[in-house]
This record gives sequence, C-alpha cells and structure tokens, in this order.
Amino acid sequence: MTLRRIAHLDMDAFYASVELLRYPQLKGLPVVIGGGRRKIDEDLMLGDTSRALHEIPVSEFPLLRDYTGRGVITTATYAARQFGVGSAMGLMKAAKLCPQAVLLPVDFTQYRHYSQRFKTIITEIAPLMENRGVDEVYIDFTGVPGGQREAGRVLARLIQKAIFEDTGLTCSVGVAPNKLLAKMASEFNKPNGISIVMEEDLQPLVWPLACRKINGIGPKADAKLKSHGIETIGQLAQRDPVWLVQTFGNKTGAWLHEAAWGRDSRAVVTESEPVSMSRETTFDRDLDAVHDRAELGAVFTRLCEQVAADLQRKGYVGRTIGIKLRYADFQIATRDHSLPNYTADPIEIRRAAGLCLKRAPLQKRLRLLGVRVGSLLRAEDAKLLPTETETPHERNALLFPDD
DNA sequence: TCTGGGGTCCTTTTCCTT
DNA sequence: TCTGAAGGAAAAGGACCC
Repeated sequence: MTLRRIAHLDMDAFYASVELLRYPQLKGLPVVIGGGRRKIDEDLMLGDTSRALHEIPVSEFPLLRDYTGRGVITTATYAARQFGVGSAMGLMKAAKLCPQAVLLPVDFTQYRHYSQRFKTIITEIAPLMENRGVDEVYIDFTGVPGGQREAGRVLARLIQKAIFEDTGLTCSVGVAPNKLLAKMASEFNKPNGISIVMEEDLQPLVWPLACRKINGIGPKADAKLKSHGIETIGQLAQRDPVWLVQTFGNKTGAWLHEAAWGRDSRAVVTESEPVSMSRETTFDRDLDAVHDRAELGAVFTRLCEQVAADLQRKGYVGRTIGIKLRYADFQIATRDHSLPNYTADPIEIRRAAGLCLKRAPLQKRLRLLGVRVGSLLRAEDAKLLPTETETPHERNALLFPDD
C-alpha cells in the first residue's frame, strides 16, 4: 500500500547562509541583512578589484552603526540575534542594540541563483515540486522510488545530502501525509534536520502546539482565537465546528476545524500562472502630494516603467491597473481601474494609474507608493483576444483570413 | 526610531444590469 | 419613473506568507 507522503523543505537561514558562502570571513560575527540598495561588492572592492571577495578584511565591511535612513532587517545571523535584533526590526533601532554588527544589503540576484540551484537538484530526484518562494518547496514523495522507505526519511536524507554537496547549504525537511502537517514538521528539527509525522502523531505532537503554528493563522486570527480561550491546536480541535463557522465565517471556520484535525487534501502544484505584478517603494522621507509633486511624479513614472518592463520580460499583459498608497500614519489606500484591453505598455499603465491616483485622498503625507497590474494573461494568448473596436465579424476575418 | 517589497487569497462594499 | 430584489463584476480592504 502506498501512503501519501508530502515533504516540506525549508532552507536554513537562507539569505544569511548564502552571504556567508561568499564572505566566509564573517562566520561567527553578528551580521544583519537589510536596508539600502547599495552594491556592496563594488563598494568593498573600491580601488582594488584584484582581490577575491573572501579576501576582503572584516574591518572594511560597513557597520550597522554607520547606517542612516529607513529600512528594516530582513534577516540576522544567530550571533546578531543574541543582541536582540531580528527580522522586521527597524535598522535604526537595531543599530542601538548592536552597533558593531556588519550590515549587508539584500542581494536577491544571489539568492535567486542559489534558489534555482537547490530546486534543480530536488527535481532531478523528485520531479513533483511546488515552489513556495525562494527558500521553500513542497515535494510529493508518494510516487518516487524509495519515497516510502522509513516513511520518507531515506529520500529526505538523500535530498539534503545532494543539496549540501552541490551548494554547501543545509535545509530542514518535514515529511507527513499532507502539506499542512509537512510544513509544521519541517520546523520540528532545525537546522539540518528531518522529522517524520504520521497520522497517529497528531495528538501527541501537533495538538500541544500553539494555534499560530498552523500555516495560515496569523496574528489577527490568533488573537481572536485567544480571546475565546483557544491557545493550542488541541483546544481548537475540541471546539464545535458549527460554533467555529458562526464565529469565523463559513470558509475560515470550516478550515480551522480541518486544520486542527490535521486534514488537508491540497495537491502539490508544480506550476502556476502569476496573478499580478507590482512595484512599490518607500520614500526616504514622507512626501507631500502638492509640495513634492515633481519628485512624486518622477517616482510614479519610474514604477510604471519598471512594472511594464517586468511584464514584458516575463511575457505577460494585464488589464487591471492599480495603485497603493501608504500614508505617514501607515494607513493604506488602494485604487484600481480596469482597462478595456490588455497592456504591458508603460504609457498606458501610467495613464490608468494616474486616473487611480486622482481618486485617492492626498491630504496626508505619503510614505510609500506602489503600482500594480493584475488580471494577467500570457502575451501570446492576449493576441487571440478581440479588441474593443473589433466586431465579431472583423475578428473572424483576422483569425481565419481564408474564409 | 518605529515598521521593506513582492506576492496570494478572501471578504466586504459598491456599482451596474436585469 | 420609482422601488426593490437579485446577481455579477469590479473595487477596496485586509490578512497572511516568504
């Protein structure tokens, strides 16, 4: 009999580990990744391009204490965390806690490169893989030769070994009957661990955990659960599903009940189409719609150009153009506008986004501006669509010129 | 001294049509 | 022309995730 065996693989401290591969001299030191968009290698190699990255002396790296400006920590090494700094903390606050920490900028090009590498290795071993961002995947072990041995442990070990040999990076794997439990399991034994969860492990292993450990229960849902005296997954499982539906709504209520009982039938999805693409930016200082009009306009146009370039490079067009504003008080407003036709043209996007901006309140100072294009379609599929001005007859004439 | 950027999905509200 | 119900699409907002 073959059991459904789903793995969740999570790279250990991915960004920091990639940086340490490039700069091994920083091993053991407090390092914080985040903040500005400077090109660090060039800064560091100024005046001496002959030396390798690993030869740059530690004393030449930029320090947190020298940083000024906005930004948050994306991730921090264990050595830095001991000072109380961690993800999502403002850099200015972190600089007070650990001024001597090395500050590296986020380098997505590098992370994507390593991401590609470890994912390629996985699919060579187990082809049914679902992407969950740069550093996480689900893998369906069910039909893979050897995927059932020791309930998946043997295959998990093989994948870990292959990834480490190729990249020098470690990861943690959880194997369980479904995605929900596999995701939880991958956290049980970090770093570089494997944990196996079987159906019968639900009560002893999962029920004592906080509800927050369920992927999909965030701070808001957790607070609401707590307000009803529900702290653990086990307590959630004991609640009447009818009460859950009444309290949390149809969909969420039913889902909470299923999740608490470890049930999840979602398949591992190997490919998916993007739904939207966007670009947004936080200003160095809050801008005023009237006073800083020129600056705002320039940023706005640039965001439209960037999102248009993203669409074109990836071969998509979209017809719902939207903007996002974050005010100085952190309130968010969005506006969008659907066009009659699909586009990836920066001018058209800019025009539609401009209409959206006109409908948004602009009294308060702005902290962030974003531009989004949704209702996406592959560019080649869009060519087959009728345009506004085409009659069905004209359309047929275009598609079937011989008729 | 606050709090990034790029996404997905869901719910509620609003608007339009019948 | 008004009123109301019903339903769908689009818009707006929010929660969540990496």
